[in-house]
Amino acid sequence: MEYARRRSEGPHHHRDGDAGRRHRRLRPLGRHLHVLPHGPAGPQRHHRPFPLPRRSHRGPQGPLRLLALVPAGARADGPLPRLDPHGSQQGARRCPRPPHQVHGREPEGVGEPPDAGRPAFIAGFRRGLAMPATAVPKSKDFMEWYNEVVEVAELTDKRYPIKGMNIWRPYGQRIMSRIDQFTRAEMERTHHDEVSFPLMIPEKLFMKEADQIKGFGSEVFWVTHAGDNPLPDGERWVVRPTSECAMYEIFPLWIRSHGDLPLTTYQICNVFRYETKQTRAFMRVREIHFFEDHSVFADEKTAREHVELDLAIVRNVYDKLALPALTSKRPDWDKFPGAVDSTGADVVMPSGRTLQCATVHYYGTNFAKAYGMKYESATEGHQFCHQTTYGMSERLVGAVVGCHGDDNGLILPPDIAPFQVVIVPVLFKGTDEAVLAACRTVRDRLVAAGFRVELDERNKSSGEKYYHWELRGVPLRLEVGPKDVEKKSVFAARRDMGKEGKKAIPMDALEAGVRESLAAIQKTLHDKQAAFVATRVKHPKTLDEAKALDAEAAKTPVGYIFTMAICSDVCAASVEKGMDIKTLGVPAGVDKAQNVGGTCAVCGKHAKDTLRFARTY
RNA sequence: GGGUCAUUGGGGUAGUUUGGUAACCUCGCUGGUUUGGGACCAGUGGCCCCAGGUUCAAAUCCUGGAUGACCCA
Repeated sequence: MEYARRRSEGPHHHRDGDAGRRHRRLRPLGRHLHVLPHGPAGPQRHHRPFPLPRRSHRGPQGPLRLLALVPAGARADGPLPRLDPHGSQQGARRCPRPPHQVHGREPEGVGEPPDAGRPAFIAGFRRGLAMPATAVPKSKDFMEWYNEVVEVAELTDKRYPIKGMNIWRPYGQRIMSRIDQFTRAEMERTHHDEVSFPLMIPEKLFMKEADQIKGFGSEVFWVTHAGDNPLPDGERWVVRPTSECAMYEIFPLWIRSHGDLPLTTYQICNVFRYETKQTRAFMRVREIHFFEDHSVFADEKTAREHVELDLAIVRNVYDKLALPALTSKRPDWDKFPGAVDSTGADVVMPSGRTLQCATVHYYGTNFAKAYGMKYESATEGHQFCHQTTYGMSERLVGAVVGCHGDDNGLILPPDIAPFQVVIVPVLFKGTDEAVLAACRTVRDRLVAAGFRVELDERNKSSGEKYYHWELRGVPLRLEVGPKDVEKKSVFAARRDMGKEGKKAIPMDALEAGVRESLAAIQKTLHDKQAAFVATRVKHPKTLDEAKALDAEAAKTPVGYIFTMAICSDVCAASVEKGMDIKTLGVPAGVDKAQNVGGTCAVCGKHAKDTLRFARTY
């Protein structure tokens, strides 16, 4: 709390000595960070208690102009107070909505008047009736469900008082780290070197590549002050929205001859973009957990080969997440600023909107020319380098949560689940020692076999533990009670299935049984999502046909993605405008089969390419 | 970009119309009893988002601001 207050208040705003406000004593602050928006009356940052209300109005209008920041890092001087030191928000899940908004059947037995002040559904819950974990069913309102589930499953805390800058809670952080770990492994496998470049970019570097300024100019944060003083010589620094500018200033110092190429590097860092639109956990944020591969080549051929390699890695990552991706070569007007070609990997979310989680770009020599990145070739003197990048972000987490989850919470693909298996002991007086011993044996054997396992020894009823871990999406639950100990087996319940997913696994075949179940879950999740995508992609022959399909979909919560033969940018633009939809681009890579060509859906002329259209997040 | 609704123990809410003792559920902590699908008893925890104003008196009324969510472009 102290931290939040100090952050939001400059040294000139002290209220020390204000006797009427006894809780408001503040220590002087040597370091602070304040933000002033554009416009005539820059509002002061307000005081705010740390445990924040969940709702309020919009953020400051307009882009930020100034951001004063002391070099040594304001965060270092005070620990962030913990919102909930014990990390439980189950109460939020139990009665987040008035009873009439709880979906599904009403709990039985609510005919009798509920206790005063106690909602009927809690009375039902008290009797042990099955209740959904989320107040809003996913199928009814995806975004509402998503907003709820990311909080109650303890992935994120959205109450930090800057819009779009959320907390990674331990469980969410674990998921992100698993994804990063796999990405790192893929990068190592393909001989990329990890680097770490500075967060700040001098204005001069940022201005070198014109398209970058155009693309990001309105959404970058500027650092202008150190303490109370402007940076020397009127200098300003950009907080990186991506790292091209920082890296490409230095790469020329590393590259002299063709022997220095290819230079293949990547970094995992955070980047900052001032989003003015509605932010959504993981899907649209201002501080983005980011992965970026920046590689430099001697010629176009090797660079384009690297693009293909990167796209293969994207597919491997998506496979781990059990998410089939639509890869599309973006149209010219939607390329990354400064790119020659951009290919996006989009995930189809349950609403039918797509979420771009990864992109791979070929930059040609655009940046090389802006930053003087040349090498001396064996035969032809100095040449400009060809570059590629591959970017990916925390949106992957949003996609996993959104695509696989259900009304009981998350369902995590075993390959990235922080815990693949949870063991729940079923304890009774007298047999508890034997049961716990059996549980520990199961855990030790599975850990030795390389699984990520959690044994839940908390003093809670076993039923509560089931709900707890289902909400968090643990793929496989093993129940061990006295009967199982007697029968020398464990009872396994798959998260992706209902009652029919439960079966006993003999202790003799424990490791094999678990391995088999996890593999089946991974595959089921992938196939389910692939089947869903297949039902959402339509191939109308004409724009009218597309509009008719769209009108039909508008009556449901799920929209369509369209692929249509289109002859030109003009016709693509008329589709975008006429249907209020975005062009994803030409199906690429494994999706090329969808690229059928034919007669332009808008004007009837010959079209050699198919374009994919969708509403996007 | 425009609109709507919100902000009250850690979480979810009532109380605001009609100004006066902050209530309910849940969660956390302490102690005890329990445990095959959300256990129970007792004790305990509050800068009512912030700033100004009106008033003898503000969670409540007024003005401004911040922040969250939803809807429309």
